[in-house]
Amino acid sequence: MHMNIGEAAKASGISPKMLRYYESISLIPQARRTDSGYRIYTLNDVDTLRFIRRAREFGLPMDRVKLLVGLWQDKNRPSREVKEIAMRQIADLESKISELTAMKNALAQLAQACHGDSRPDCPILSDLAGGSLGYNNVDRHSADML
Amino acid sequence: MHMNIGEAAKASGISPKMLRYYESISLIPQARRTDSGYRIYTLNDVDTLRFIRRAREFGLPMDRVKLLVGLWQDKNRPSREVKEIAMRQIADLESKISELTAMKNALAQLAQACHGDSRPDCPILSDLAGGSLGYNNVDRHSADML
DNA sequence: ATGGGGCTTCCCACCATGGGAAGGTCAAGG
DNA sequence: CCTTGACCTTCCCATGGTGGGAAGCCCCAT
Repeated sequence: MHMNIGEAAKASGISPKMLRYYESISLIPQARRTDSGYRIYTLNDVDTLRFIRRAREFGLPMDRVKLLVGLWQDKNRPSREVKEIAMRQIADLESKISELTAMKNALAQLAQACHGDSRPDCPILSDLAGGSLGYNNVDRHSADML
Repeated sequence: MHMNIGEAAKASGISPKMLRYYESISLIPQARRTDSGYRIYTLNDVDTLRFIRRAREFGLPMDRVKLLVGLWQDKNRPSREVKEIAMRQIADLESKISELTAMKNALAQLAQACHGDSRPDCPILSDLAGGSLGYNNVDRHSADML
């Protein structure tokens, strides 16, 4: 039931590099070693690593993952605490999504107004040159105005 | 009409640190210097810097910004080229948005199923422990199953 | 002329990840 | 028993943008 780092990596889906890194930042405890210094992992360790990998797939940053691992290993945790972390993560995701969506919409609007042919005039560049959407206070620029 | 780096920073909304960095990665040309080595910027430079700042606000990575600045300064560019960059950026934003939305939805579903009170059982942890959505092949784990 | 604020360069840190070098180890097969 | 190749170890470096800070120079106003 002892695996070296490569086997644990395959079994958990986390690269050996990352396993060492997780250890170095104390996300996981220091692995036991063989006499020759090789790290050894148990099936239990692999379970933890898989848990971590899945948590990362939800975009959770390391510190949140750490909290969750702690809660996971505490059989008496109140589910409230877990849910709180999840809700915070959802809120963060939503805020990031809003931000990206705003970028995308603004850009799409400009792109739509750009004919995209061989002519040089382009609302995208004009906008970037001219300031925030709605404000077109370009004065010193002679070119790039449509 | 000559400003030092601090004034240019205020006028463009880009920190002095970043101005030096942009210069070091050749996003902008090397600024002229006074005899004593101070960088000097013109109003034209500030226009370029503002262009860059606005482009960054669309989430454009440096290399794309660089391309755009080049096109912007070329009065004869075909708008097609600009639009292509914009479309690539839009596609990237969309793909990031999808990814985050998938995370958010999966997490929201789990959170919704979690009562979030003082009881310890929690579908969120069970899922993280148990594998991908739909697959609940937990065998070695006695706890965390609902 | 002195003080304070600005400028310069250089190094370090973040976060999570990958690449690679230099050197030790293990197992299989000759 | 020895070689070979695959694995392991640590250490350093890079990414992308950004900020912090130190050491030292410069400029202006008092």
